[in-house]
Formats: sequence, C-alpha cells, structure tokens
Amino acid sequence: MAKVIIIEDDVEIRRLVAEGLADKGYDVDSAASAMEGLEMLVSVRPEVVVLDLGLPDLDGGELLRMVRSISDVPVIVATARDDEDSVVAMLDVGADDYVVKPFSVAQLEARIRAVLRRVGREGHRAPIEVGGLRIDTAAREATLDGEPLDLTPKEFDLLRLLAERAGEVVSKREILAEVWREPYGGSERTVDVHLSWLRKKLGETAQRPRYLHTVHGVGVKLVAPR
Amino acid sequence: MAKVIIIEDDVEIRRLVAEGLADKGYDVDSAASAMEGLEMLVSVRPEVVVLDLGLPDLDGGELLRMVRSISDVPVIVATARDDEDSVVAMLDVGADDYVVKPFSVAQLEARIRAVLRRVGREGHRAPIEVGGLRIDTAAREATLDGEPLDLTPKEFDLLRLLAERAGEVVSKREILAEVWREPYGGSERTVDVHLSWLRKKLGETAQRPRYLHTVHGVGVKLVAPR
DNA sequence: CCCGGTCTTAAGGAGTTCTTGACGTTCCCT
DNA sequence: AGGGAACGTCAAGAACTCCTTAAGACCGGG
Repeated sequence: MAKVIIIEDDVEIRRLVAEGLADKGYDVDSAASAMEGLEMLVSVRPEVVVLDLGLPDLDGGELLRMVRSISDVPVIVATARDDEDSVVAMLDVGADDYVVKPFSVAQLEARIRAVLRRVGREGHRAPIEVGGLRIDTAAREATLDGEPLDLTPKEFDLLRLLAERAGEVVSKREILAEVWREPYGGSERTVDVHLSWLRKKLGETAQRPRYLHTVHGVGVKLVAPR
Repeated sequence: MAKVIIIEDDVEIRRLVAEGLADKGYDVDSAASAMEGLEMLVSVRPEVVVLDLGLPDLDGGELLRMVRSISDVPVIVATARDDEDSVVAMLDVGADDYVVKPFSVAQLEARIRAVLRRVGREGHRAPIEVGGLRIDTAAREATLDGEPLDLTPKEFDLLRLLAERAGEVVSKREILAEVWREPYGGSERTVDVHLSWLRKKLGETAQRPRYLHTVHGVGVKLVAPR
C-alpha cells in the first residue's frame, strides 16, 4: 500500500500515528525533526507526507516550502489546536489538507485516502473526447467543436467528471462527493445550478439537450449528440 | 455472512440490535459514539452501517458526511420518532434507507437485506439481454429490437428487476420490496398500473403477451417471446 | 477598500411521474 | 354456471423532480 512519512517531534504522537497507520496497511516511516524529514523525503519517496507544525528546528511553513521545492508529494498538515491563521498560511504555501489536533487515526486516514484519490485521478491522462467536446485535464481546458469554452473551476470539474464517465448516468449525490469534496458537500440544488450554466455554455437547454441528458429521478449523463 | 456495524449510544438498543442481528447470522460490531464508529468503519470495513441519529458527540448529518467522504458503504439511518425533516436530510446527504424507532430487528434486517441486494447488483455493469430486449443499467437505457424505450424511473427499475430474473415468476410483494423499497406497505395495484404502462410501451397487451406474462395468483415473469 | 468573478442558497414555476380509486374483465374454484 | 378474488386499464389529482433566475456571500486581485 501507500508509503507515508510522519514528521512529528512528539514521541508519543509519532508512535501512535505510525502504528495506527501501519495497522491499516500503510508503509510508514517517521522523522522526529525537519532535517530528518527532508532526508527521508528524498530517500523514501513517500506518496504522502504528514507534517506536524511546531517542530523545534524549523518553522513549518519554511519546511513546507523546502518540501515543495523538491517534490509535488501531497502534504497533510497536523496543527495544534484550531489555529486558523497558520492553517490558511499552510494551504497557501501548498499544503493539500490538514487535521487539527487532537485527531484520531481514523480521521487522518480519511484525509490520506482523499488526498491519494485526488492525485491519483489527476495523473495527466490523454484528453477526453466525446463528440465535439474535448477536455484536456492536464491543461484544464475544454473546447467544443474547436471553440474554447470559458468554464469556471466547478464547471470544469463537473464536465470532466461526466466526460470521464460518458454514457453512464451519474447521480447528483455522486457528483457532490466527487466535485464538491471540500468541506463535505452541499445541496443537490447547487449541482442543478451549475449544470444549468454548463448547458448554457454548451449552447443547449435542458429541453433540447445535446450532450447533457438528465435522467429523471436518477441523475445526468453526458453523451455524444447523434 | 455480511459484516454490519451499529453506531448507537443507547446501551439497551445497541445490545438488542447487535444480538438480534448476530442471531440471524450477521457479523456485528457496535460503537457507542460517532468517533468510535468512524474508527470502526475503517478498521472493520463493514458492508452495511446502521447509524442512530441523536448521538451525543456529533450531529448525525455531520457524521454521515464524514462516513461518505471515506467510503461508499450503505448506511441505514435509525431515527427517533417520525422526524420527516431529518430523514429527508439524511437521504439527501447519502443515506441509503432508514427505519423509524421503535423498530423490530426483523424490520431492520429486511432493510439490510434489501440494501445488500441493491448494492450487490451494482456490480452487474453488463447490459442484460432477453430476446429483443436490451437493458443497459449503467446508461439506464432500454431498447426493444434496437428501438429505444422511453421509460419512467419506476418502469425502468421494474423492467430491470424482471429481466434480471428472466423466466422466473416474481411476486408483486417482492416487486414492491425491490422497486418500491417498501417491504411492508404499498398497494399491489400500483404495480399493476406500472406493468400496464410497461406493456403498452413494449407494444403488447395483457391478453396477447410477448414478454410480460402474468401468472395468476402468483406474480409476473419476463420471458423472451418465441 | 472596492470590484469582478464565482459559488451558494432560495424560490417560483414547469414538467414529469406516481398513486389512488373506480370499474370492467378475466380467472379460478366449487 | 356462479361467485369471489385477482387482474387490467383509465383518469385525475397529488407528489415529486428539475430548471432557471435572482440575490447575496465569498474570495482574491487591483
């Protein structure tokens, strides 16, 4: 399973987390200091880093920047109490997610899995094509019959999800889980609204669909127009 | 048999349900709090979760969202009294079914079985074919001799159920349980009406059946016409 | 600090789908 | 053949889902 490294100075927490994750099948290494963590990063090449803020030898933000300079590995920050400011700062510098101490191992694992899922999916693949639609996930660009579509982030994610599963009906709940993953969903109405906007940009209406077909009571599916 | 976890703070109910289900052959674990439940979710990896609303440490909706962020495991919500609003909210956030307290173990087990049957079927991604009928469950499309059938949700579910068990007589009560998710209530007349509509769309009548044959006093079966 | 773009939420209205009850027909059993 | 139960169909209203618009919240940049 996935390789994880924990950078955390508190012996107790380190051991707890390391063992907890190991029990769940992760391949875990841990470092007690920033320096040790950096060395481990290059030697172990983990798929996820769990980084404690408040290390004795180096400021967390500084360390995160250094990590980012050598790798794109996802970093989950563990912060003591609900320190909003530092969390925001961390996300700003490139952290992927965070947990607030005290956290359960289960909670941490949930974040790890979410992060892995996310990056796993973003492995740049060939652009998706459905009819005259072309979705370039790497460039984050979409075109319709060669014309570029000006999509907002959510619209793009929504379109990509539906295109990845072209021909398959996707429920709104599923869409919420996939596209709106932070911080745990919203209402299905929101999906409706974004779908409506997407339709407008695709030059179609719900009554006269070309790509986006709603399946009453179930969800939507994207199909190539005939 | 299937692994189930119960998340319920009331000791009495927890014990009752856990023992009741264990008697029926389920592999049951129980948690007394939301946090414990989450940990159990990742450690035990149950096939079904029974979740009590009104836990002391976390709002049910919040917990359900967290569960959903980790896994797609079916969740059956147990709600005190007939709290319509919270039930609707739960289903909206991704609950699969619910029971209203006080509920019997038998009742709960019926729901569990229905849910398991349902998800077990999701694996069947391959379209079903019976004679000139073709039912694509992923795309939620049905065709007859290549011509698309315009079916309502219930009609589609009904046709799929019968097609999955082609040649076998299915009772209306069973249909109600599967398609209408009402193991107890529900009028069989409703099934008749939908069957009638289905027949019309299949281009046949009850008197001159091609696919849908009623077996008087027993139920209906779907067979390929000869 | 304001501004533009984006997202969420609320609400109305339109359209579809479901349920119900009635009534006629068919089937089975005696 | 007759009676009763099960079944088939119709029509109408209830219930539900969906679409769209508009208004405000939020966020980052100028």
